[in-house]
Amino acid sequence: MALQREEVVRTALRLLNEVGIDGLTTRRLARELGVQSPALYWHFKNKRELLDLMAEAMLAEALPPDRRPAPENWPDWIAQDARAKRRALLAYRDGARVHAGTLPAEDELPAVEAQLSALCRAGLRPRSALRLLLAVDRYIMGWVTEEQAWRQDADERARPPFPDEALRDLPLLREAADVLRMTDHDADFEYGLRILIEGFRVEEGRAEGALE
Amino acid sequence: MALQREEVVRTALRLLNEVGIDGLTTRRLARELGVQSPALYWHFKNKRELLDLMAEAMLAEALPPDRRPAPENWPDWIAQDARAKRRALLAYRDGARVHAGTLPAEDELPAVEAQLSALCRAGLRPRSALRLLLAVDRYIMGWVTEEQAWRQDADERARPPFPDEALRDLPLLREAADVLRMTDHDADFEYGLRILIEGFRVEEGRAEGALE
DNA sequence: GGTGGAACTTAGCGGCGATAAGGTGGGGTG
DNA sequence: CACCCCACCTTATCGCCGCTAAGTTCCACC
Repeated sequence: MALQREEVVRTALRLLNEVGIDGLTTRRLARELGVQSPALYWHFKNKRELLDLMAEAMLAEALPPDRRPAPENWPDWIAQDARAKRRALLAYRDGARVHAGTLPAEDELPAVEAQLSALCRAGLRPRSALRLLLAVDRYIMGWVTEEQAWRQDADERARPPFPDEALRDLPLLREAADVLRMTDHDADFEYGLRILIEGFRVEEGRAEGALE
Repeated sequence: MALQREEVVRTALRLLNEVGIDGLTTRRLARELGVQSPALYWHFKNKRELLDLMAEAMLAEALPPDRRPAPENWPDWIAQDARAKRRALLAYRDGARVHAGTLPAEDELPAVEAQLSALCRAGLRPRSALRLLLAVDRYIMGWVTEEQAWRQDADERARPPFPDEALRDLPLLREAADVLRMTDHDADFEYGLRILIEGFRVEEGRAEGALE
């Protein structure tokens, strides 16, 4: 039985979790598939294409395929979407770095249009709405990139991130030590997400007020 | 005259702008310095250390060394700081990617403590204040990473990002086309920054209200 | 039964980060 | 003045990388 593109991508994702993006070489992947490394170039024109497909598969796995944006209660919906994206990136080691390398694809545009459409039905203007979506996306990317770098760092050396004695003369940081040390990733992510959306509501409300 | 660490870093940053982070190899850098590549390993224990120093130098160049956080008008101050960081990352090709690889350093903590101190004098609680600082930082990183990836992509192929015909059946995206195509990076960045800070004010105001 | 092409192998290219070991030149000391 | 030390560099090489060229296998189809 010959190799299938999809099987290669699946194996690559599994391997990614074991060795990280820097350890994910074509030779290693080929070995995992019981094949010689140039065989991969029959299925992919280069490594970049493989990584692109991996990123796509990552998101497709974690995002419900039908997720229909809802105009009513749009802030909740945006937040849920953001959480799902973060979960998708976190599901694989170095997920954010894999995703960051991909180029914007035109076939994602209809989904964005649908999101815009819901937001506009809720009374938002398309330019602001898109700006919000982009801001949230970049916040997610920045956040998860940091989160995964942190995790990997904590893994390979068994060092505590910022030891107590480093905070001796820094009382405020000591008080916020759990935030600094990211002991509760989820809550801290949620916080930034919330203020982004909340700020958008204020800004948008102001603009509406100015219009009338 | 022997090479100086500082001279190597300066040359590496200049070279970074010419060839990008993927083209910045030890051999290429050595050639630029009129030296053989293993000579670099006298000055740096490995390439990672060189990149760390480059990231540090990048920020040091663009950030005023004394920038004192001001409690009065803290939202403005945070925004200015964010703009300065973005400018620092944008000043060099792939600046965000260079910076993203660095680990959090303990010697940055006192500066953070000073920022927290100013924010707390303005009435904020240290944990929320740190959360805001982290959220803003990650927004910046995500933003500039995307911005530079976009720029590089636009450079190497001379392709227009999303051509008009791709937006034919997407009226809302067409209306927001300038945001989608990032024709005004600065304003779009500013927008996300503003709603982050604005949302934080709201959130923090709510918490204060709950306390009294 | 011969043919064509999908799917692979073997061999190898140029380039990478990094190490080992040896050279060299100038300043300080006997 | 001779010597040595050592900071700083060179040459040679290692093992790995992404990727290509060219040849092989094997099965479906005429």
